[in-house]
Amino acid sequence: MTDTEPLLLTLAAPAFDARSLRPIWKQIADRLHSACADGLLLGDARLPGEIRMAEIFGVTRVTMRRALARLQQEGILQARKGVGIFVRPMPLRYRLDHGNRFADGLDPPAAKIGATTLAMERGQAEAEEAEALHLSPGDAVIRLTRLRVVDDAPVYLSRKTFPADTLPRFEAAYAARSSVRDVFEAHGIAGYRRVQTRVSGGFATDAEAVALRLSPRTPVLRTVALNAAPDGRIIEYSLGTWPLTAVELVLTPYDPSQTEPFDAD
Amino acid sequence: MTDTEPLLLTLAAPAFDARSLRPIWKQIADRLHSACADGLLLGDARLPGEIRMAEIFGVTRVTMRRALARLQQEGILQARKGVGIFVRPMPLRYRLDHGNRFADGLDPPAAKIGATTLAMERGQAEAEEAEALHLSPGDAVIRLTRLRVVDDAPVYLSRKTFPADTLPRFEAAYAARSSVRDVFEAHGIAGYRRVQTRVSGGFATDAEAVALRLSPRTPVLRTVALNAAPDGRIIEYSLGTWPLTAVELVLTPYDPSQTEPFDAD
DNA sequence: CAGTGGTCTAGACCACATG
DNA sequence: ATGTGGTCTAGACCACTGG
Repeated sequence: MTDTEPLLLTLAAPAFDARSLRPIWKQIADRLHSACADGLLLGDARLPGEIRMAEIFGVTRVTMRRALARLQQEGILQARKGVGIFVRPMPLRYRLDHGNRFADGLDPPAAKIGATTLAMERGQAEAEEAEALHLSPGDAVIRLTRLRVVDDAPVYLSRKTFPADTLPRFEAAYAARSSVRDVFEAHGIAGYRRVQTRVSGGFATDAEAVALRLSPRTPVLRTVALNAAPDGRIIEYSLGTWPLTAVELVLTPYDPSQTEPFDAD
Repeated sequence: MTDTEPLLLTLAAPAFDARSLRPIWKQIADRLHSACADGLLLGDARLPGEIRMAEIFGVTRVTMRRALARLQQEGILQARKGVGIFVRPMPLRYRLDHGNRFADGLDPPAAKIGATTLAMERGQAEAEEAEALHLSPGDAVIRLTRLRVVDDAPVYLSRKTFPADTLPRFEAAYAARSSVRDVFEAHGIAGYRRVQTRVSGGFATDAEAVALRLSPRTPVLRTVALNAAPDGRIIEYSLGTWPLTAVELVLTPYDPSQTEPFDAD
């Protein structure tokens, strides 16, 4: 972990334009933003404390905080109370072909892709889940919460719901490789397809913020995906949350010739 | 324009929880948020000045501003320098079937839908436009900038690019009803279809903020749409910007049986 | 001109995480 | 115990908009 203070000193060196042209806090934010974009500040780097940074940039702590707040809102920095302020590892924006296997859809291809299973539980279908899966409220379902990490940056939090009676051996089939596709195949389902994708925007809940390492109420992208088995039965209802600028979702009309099964992401 | 001060006084009446439980500025923001959501504060209502509101809620102007800033970031309020703070008319989140005619895709159906043509010009294709339209950079194109307003709230800013040689009588055909679909039909193109939709998130540029009546750098949803004529030629490249929480885009795989032409939105 | 929102400062207290 | 980020105040000056 290299010391970021020397770099910040160089960033603060050029005098700021007279105030009222562009607010100082925006100018500070701009310089920090550029430094991150140019790779001068790498992911997970720790910045000096707010008071120190205020000194470096020659402003009050309040003003410094405004700049930092803006960068947190944009998902570039992330403050942790009692710990410090860190550069959030931000992959360039990946283009993701939604409806393909997660890894294959990434453009450019990422060096490291990881998936963490945060929770797996059986429960009863809520109203929305029931409607999406064509079940009755209260029917048995399996819920899976996972986090996708690309190049050290958490980029995708998903909560998937499956009909329990269709996939009785879910846990066992999933355990081996943490793959939803394996589960489907273990139950004789291959070649399932995306039936619908919905995209909306919102603000991260506390839980989402923690998982994605964002500040609370940071803007996010939300996806709702419905996957169906070849016979048309909906077998997966998936809610996804993405940091706003992490991805560009590409949605191409379904081409019957392309029946390649995909990983349920 | 009713006076909003009495309502705010009732909102401020209940004492705030001891600080450090939940920050006062968040509590204030919560109450204002609820008031808007519950319809107590209607669109375009003007709030009292910051100093007055600070009095009403019993806090400093700085604290009051934090609450207001949050609500602006979420697109609920909109401050205009030298004028005042206004409630942004926020339609409920509309579900929009992207790839249909704008009006038909809205769910629930809106009472009032309007479209304003902000700019129409001929120019030379930029690199991105050229690639999307299968042209060479510098080829003649027509650009159209429009704003969609639903129930008094601006919800969709679009910049569309068309190949000029394919649509020589663009201006004349568009003039009558401000309809892109008319233009296509006037050139013998009917039944065009959505080839690709891309969705990403970002922060409003100054121009976008003005058009959509948002504060600068408010989070937004961005769409890129490619429409093709029946023969497969790409005839429209469309960039769209939406307030983050204004819509939910629904993307269903292309169904060949549904060849209904749609309005190019 | 008066009123409005936008920016900035100086100083204080608190809650949290770490050693 | 220390240092960190989070919150709040009091007071000031500026720039924009409108009548």
